[in-house]
Amino acid sequence: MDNGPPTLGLEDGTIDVDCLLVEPQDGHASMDSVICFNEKTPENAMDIKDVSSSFGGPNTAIAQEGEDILNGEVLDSTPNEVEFGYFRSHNDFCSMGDDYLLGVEFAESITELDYGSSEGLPASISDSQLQSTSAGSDTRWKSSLFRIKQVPDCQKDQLDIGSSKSDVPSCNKCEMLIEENLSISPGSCTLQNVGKSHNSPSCSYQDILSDGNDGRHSPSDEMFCSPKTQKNDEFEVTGQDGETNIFPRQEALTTMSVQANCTDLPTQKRSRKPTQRYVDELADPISAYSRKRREVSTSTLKDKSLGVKDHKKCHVASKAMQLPAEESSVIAIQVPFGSLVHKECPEGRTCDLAQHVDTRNLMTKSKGKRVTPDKKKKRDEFITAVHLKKGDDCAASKTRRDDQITVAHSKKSNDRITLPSHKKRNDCIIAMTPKKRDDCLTGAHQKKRDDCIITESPEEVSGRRKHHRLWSITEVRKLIDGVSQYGVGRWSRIKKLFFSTSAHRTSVDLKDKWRNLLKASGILDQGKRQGEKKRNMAWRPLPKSILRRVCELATIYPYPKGQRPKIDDDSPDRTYGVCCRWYLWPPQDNKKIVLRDFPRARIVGEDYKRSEAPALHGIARSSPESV
DNA sequence: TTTAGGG
DNA sequence: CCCTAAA
Repeated sequence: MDNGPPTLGLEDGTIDVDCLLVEPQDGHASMDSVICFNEKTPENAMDIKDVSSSFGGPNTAIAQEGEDILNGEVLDSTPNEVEFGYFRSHNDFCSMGDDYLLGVEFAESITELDYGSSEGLPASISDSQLQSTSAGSDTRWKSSLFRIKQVPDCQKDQLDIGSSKSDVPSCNKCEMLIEENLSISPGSCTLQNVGKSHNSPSCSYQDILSDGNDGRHSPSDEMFCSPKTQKNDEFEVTGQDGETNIFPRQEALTTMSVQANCTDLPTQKRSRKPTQRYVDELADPISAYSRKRREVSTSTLKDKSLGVKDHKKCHVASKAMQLPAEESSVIAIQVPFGSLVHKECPEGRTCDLAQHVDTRNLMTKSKGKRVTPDKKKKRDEFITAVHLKKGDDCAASKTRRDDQITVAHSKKSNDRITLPSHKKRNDCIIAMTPKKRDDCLTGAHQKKRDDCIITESPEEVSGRRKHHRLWSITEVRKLIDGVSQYGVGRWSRIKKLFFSTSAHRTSVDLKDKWRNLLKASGILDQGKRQGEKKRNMAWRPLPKSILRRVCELATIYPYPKGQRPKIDDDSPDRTYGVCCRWYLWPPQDNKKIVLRDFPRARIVGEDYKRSEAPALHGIARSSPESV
C-alpha cells in the first residue's frame, strides 16, 4: 500500500476537505464549501465515487489503524483519494439532502445548520481525527453520539432516509435530524450499504444505538466504555471517518437512490450484528466483493470512472462492471453480506472468496470452456466451499456448471433472485455476432473473451443448464473448412488451425459436431428411419448451403471412416442437387465439377484415389458457399 | 493425448 | 455434450 493512484486533481473542495480533516473547527466553514463543491463539480463527485468503490478493504484498516489511514499507508489509494473520499462523503450527503431533504425543509435546516454543522459535522470530523490520532476519548464525539441517542425517533427517521430516499419525504426532520445526518448518517449509510446486501438495509446506526439501548448500556456514555460499544464506536468511527469509509458510504447513497425502489425499503430494524464482524468483513477481501457489487449496482450511474479504480482490484471491478446492472444491483441488495462472508466463508478463505468471486464472474460470463477433470473438481470445490452451502439442492453432483454456481449464489440471496445472471450466461454468445465473438476469442485468455462477451442476450439460455454452447454458423463453417482441408478424424488439427481461438471447442466437440452435421444432412443415418429423419429435419436449422457442403465433404470423407456415406434418396439434401450416384473421376471433359451440385455423388472407380483428387478437394474447400 | 463411439 | 475405451 503505497500511494499509487494518480492525483485526481485537487480542487478547492479538496482543500477544504483537507481542512476539515485537519481542523474540525473549520469544518463548519468547509461544509459550505463542500456543499458548493457538490454543486460546482458534480462530475468530480462521480469520479470520486468510482474511486471510492475500491475502498472496501481499507475501511477496516482505518478502523484499526487510524494513523495509517491518515497517511494513506494502509490504503491502496493515495492520500489524495482519501481526502477526496472524505470530501465526497460530505458531498454526497449534501447532494442527498438536496435531493430529498429539501422537500423536508432541509433548506431551512441547512441555514440553521449552523448549529448542526458546528455540532454534527465537527463531530464527525472529530471522529475521524479521533480515530486517526488515537482512539478516542473525544468528548465531542461522545457528545455527538449521545446527543443523537437522545433523539431515537430522529434516528429512526434518519435510518429511513439512509435506507431509501423515498421514505425521507415522510419524515419530518428537525434540525436535530439533519444534524445527525451530518454526523452520523454517513456511518449508517455505510452500514446500510452493507446491510443492503444482506437484505436489511437499515442497520447501522440503529443497531449501534440498540446495542446501547437494548438494556445493557442505557447510558450513552457507557456505550463507549463497554467493549462491545467500543466496537460500535470503532465501527461508527469507521463509518464516519471520512477517508475510506466514505466511499462505500457514497456508494451506498448512490446505490440507495437507485435501488431503494427495488427493495421495499427495509426500514425494519436489522437484527443486531456483531460490529466486529462487520469490521472484519470490511477488512476482508470480501469487502472487495461487496464493493464490487456496489460498483456494479452503481455502475449505471457512473460508467466512466472505472479507470480511476483501484488498480489492484481492477480486474474484479471490471468484471463486476460487466455484469448487468440489474443483476448486480439485485444481488447487492439481497445477498446477505454477513452470511456470505462469515457463515459460508471462513476468514481464512476470504482471499479465496475474492478469487472465487472473480471466478464466478468469469464463469458466469464465459461459457466455460471445456474443463478438464481437474478443473471441474476445482470448480466443484469452489462452489461447495463458497456458495453452495446454502443451495442445498443445487450442489451435489454435477455442480461444475456455471449456472449452478449462480443458482447457489442466488439461493443465498434469499432465493429472491431468479437467476438473472442465469440468463446472461452461457449460450448467450449467440446473441453476439459470430464475428465479434471470434474476434474476442483471441485464444489464450478466457478472461479476454469474457470481457468481450458482455452484451449477451438471454435468449434461449432459459432452459440450458449445461455447458452447451451453440454452434454458430461461423463455427460450423470453420469446421467444414477444417474438414475439407484435413478430412475427418483429424479433429485435433482442425481444432488447432480453425478453432485455436475458441478455447471452448475441443477436438471432441468438433468431432461431435461433425457427426451432428452429418446427421443433420441425413448422411449419417443412425439406423433410424423415416420418422427419425423427420425429427431431424425439425431440429436442423442449418442453412442449406452448409448442409450441402457437409454432404460434399461427407462424400469425400466418409465419416465413420471406412464407411460409405449412406445414399438415401429420401434424405433431405436430395433437393440440393442432382442426384448423381456415380461420378467418374476425373471428369472426361475437364469441366470443372462442382461437387455440391451433386450432393450425394459418389466418387468411385478403381482409378480414384483421394490423393489424386486435389481438384475435387479444392472445389470442396473453396466452393463459394454463401450461408 | 487423440480418436471413435456410445450415452 | 459427456464419458470412456482404445490406440
